[in-house]
Amino acid sequence: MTIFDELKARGLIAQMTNEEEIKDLINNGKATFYIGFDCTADSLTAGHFMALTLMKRLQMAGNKPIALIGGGTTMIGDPSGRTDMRKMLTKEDIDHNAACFKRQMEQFIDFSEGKAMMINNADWLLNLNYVEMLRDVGACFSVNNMLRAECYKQRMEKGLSFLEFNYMIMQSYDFYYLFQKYDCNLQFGGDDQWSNMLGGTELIRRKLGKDANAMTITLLTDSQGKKMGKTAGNAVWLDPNKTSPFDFYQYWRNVADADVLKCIRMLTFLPLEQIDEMDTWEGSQLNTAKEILAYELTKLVHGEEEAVKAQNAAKALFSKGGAAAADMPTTVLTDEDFSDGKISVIDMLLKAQLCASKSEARRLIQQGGVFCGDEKVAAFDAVIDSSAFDGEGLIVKKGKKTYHKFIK
RNA sequence: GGGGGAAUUCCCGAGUGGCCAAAGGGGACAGACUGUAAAUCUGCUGGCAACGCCUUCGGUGGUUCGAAUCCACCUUCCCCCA
Repeated sequence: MTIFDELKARGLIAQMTNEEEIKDLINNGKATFYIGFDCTADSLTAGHFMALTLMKRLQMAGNKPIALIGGGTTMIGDPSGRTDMRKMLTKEDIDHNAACFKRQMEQFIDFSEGKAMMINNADWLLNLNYVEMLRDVGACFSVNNMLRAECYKQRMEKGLSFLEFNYMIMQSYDFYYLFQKYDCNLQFGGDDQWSNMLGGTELIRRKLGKDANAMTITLLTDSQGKKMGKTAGNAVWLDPNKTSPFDFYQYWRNVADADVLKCIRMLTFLPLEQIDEMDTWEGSQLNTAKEILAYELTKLVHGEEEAVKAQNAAKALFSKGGAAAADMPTTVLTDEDFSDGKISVIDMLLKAQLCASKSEARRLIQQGGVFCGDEKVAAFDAVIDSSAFDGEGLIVKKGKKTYHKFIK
C-alpha cells in the first residue's frame, strides 16, 4: 500500500491542489514538505499531534519534513476561523514558546543527519522591508479574493484588523521562501488553513511561474462536530507537566463510542488491517478499543513506560478496589496543612486544585461528589485525621472519574 | 474627519434608580441510570469566618439616603457617511 493510499484510508486527507502530483511526490519520497506551527502557548497540544503524526508517516515513507516554527507569524496572529482577535504576544513569550515546541518535536520527529529540518520564520519575516515587501509580494494579492476567503468569513461580521488581514500574506511568503531556498514543494496543514495555503501556491506561480502543492488534513472533530483535544475549554497538552500522562490517557479513554475508531485510524500507527477488524466491534466491546486508543497515544507521546503506568492506574481504579493504584496525580501534605492533627476535606480539595474555591468544594461535597477512600464524604465540614494518610496514603475521588492521592 | 450604536457573571443574552449576586439559554460541574460511551431526568454554577457579610455589570470621577441603571470624561468595538 502506498503512503498516499494509507493517508486516504485513514481519513486524513481533506483537500488537495493536484492529486496526481502529490501522489507522485509523496509515494516516491520526492516531497520536501512543511507544516507551520504558530507558538501561541508553551506546549504543543493534542491538536498539533495529528500534524506531527502526519509528518512522521511521511518521513517514514522517505520524504523530508520541515517543521516551521512560527516565530514571525505568531507576531501577527492567524484570524482563520476565529471570532475574536488573538491576544498579542510579546517577542519574549514567542521565543520562549518556540523553544518549548522545539524540544517536544525533537522527541517525535527524527532530525538527525538532515532527515528533517526545523526552521523559524522569524528569521526572514522580521527583517522584511515594508515598501519592498508591498511591491514585491503585495502586488500579487487581490484584496477582492482575499475578502472572499472562507477563513475570514466569521471575521467579516465581527471586524478584522489590518494586522490580522496580513496573516495570509505572511504565510504565503513563507511557502514562497521555503520553495526557493529549500526546494520545499508541498505544504500541509489543518483544513482551516486551506485559504492561507492556496495563497502560497498562488504566489509561487505568479512570482516564479512554477507549481507548488498544498494538502490539508481533516480536522479531528467529534460526532457532534466539535474540535477534539479540549476538555472544558482547556487544551490537552503534550507537556507532561501541563497534562499528566494519566490525564492524557484518560482523555482518550473517555472519547465517545462514535469517535473511537475514527481516532484510532487517524492518530495511531496500528496497521489498517487490525483497525478494520475492530470496526465490527459494538457496544461495550468498544471499551477495549478505547483502551487501545488511549494506550497507543500515550505511548507515542510519553513513552511506553508511562503508558503502561497510566493504563495500570486506570484499570486498578475503575475495576473496583483501587488499592493497587500506585500511579495517579498526588499531593503531598505537610505539617502546616494540619491543625490539631486534622485537615478538612475542603482544604484538601483546594490544595490539590480539584476545586477552585471553597464554595465549589462545599457544593461538590453537598451533592455527594466526593469520596475519601471508599466512603462518601457526608458533611461539607468533615475533617480527616492525619493518621489516615499513613502508609499508602489516602485516595480521594471527585466525581466519577477524577482520582487524586494524598500522602504525608 | 462627521453621525449613530454597543460594552453585563465561563459564553450568548435580559435588566434602564431600591424587590439585583443580577431573568432565560448554552456550556461546565455533581447526582440517578449505564459500559470510564451516548441519550434522558435532577441539582448546581461570584467569594467568604455562610439564615449573615463582602466584591462584581468596560475604566475613572460625580449626582443620590441608595447606581448595572442617571451625568461627565476616557478606552475598546460595531454600523452609516467621507
